Amino acid sequence: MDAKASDIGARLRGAGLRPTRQRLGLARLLFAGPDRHVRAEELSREAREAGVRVSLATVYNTLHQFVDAGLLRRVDVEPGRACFDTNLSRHHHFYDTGTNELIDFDAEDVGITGLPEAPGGKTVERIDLVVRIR
Amino acid sequence: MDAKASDIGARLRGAGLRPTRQRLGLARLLFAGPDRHVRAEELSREAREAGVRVSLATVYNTLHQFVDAGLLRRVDVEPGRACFDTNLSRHHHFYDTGTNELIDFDAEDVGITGLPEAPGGKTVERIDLVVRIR
DNA sequence: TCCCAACCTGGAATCGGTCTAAATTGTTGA
DNA sequence: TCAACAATTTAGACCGATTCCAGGTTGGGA
Repeated sequence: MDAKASDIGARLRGAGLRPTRQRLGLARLLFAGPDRHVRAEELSREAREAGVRVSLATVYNTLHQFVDAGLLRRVDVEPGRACFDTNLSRHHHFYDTGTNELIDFDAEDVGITGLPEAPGGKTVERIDLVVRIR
Repeated sequence: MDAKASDIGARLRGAGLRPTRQRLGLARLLFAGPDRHVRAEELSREAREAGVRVSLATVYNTLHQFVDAGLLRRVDVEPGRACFDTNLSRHHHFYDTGTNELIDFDAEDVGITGLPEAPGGKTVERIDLVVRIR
């Protein structure tokens, strides 16, 4: 835990982000424990409950900075709100359209064939597979 | 065109939707011409320019009704806003993260293997593949 | 320690979208 | 054809999520 915390400090520094009280507190909530999906409002509430004083604006800023720094991945499946995923490994998602729940699954075993070339000479950044379940 | 218009009237009726002036006008904008992606605000502007008097609320209502009626498909890749796709065939999307442009590609040639079972005994509704390009 | 750029903050503003209550309009049955 | 009524439309208020802003705070280098 302590090792992990100082690790985060180092990762923040490496990304050009000062390891401030707020960022460290949010990072602890995000990365201590198993991988998770979280939205801004939810993280804000958790921080409040954990005694980490941080404004909602900062929660949003921090989440975006973490995405830019490669510490988080943003998932867009739900209309009108963003979800952040601490799982950085190659994976895809089940999306339960009834409960709005997101469930990861490993991309290693998944094979995709027959994709056309990216149009306009663009390069492929990422392939997202969303399996909508009910 | 006229044949297509009356066709739309019939399809609306079949879906339990009265073929009102507004719905017919919007349907004409959506379905006359090649397949397209459109957002509500954009369609609202087009309607205004085409002389179809229709409120923004009705544009939203109509788009949702068309989705429910199977005349349109909703695509969620862009954070915070919904996009509607007139292409009803099995297809996937390129998503240009630079321009926010969506480009369809046929799903027929695409093979996906190694997907895990849907968790919790749920059934798969649809599989969406989004190839992010840059 | 001093200093300043980076950071954080509350609150206002924005944005895409939905809701509501009243006015309008297809459609049906006489 | 027309009355009548349910479906539809509408303007504008409202909403939740997110961003913006101007001013106060703070981490960390000199």
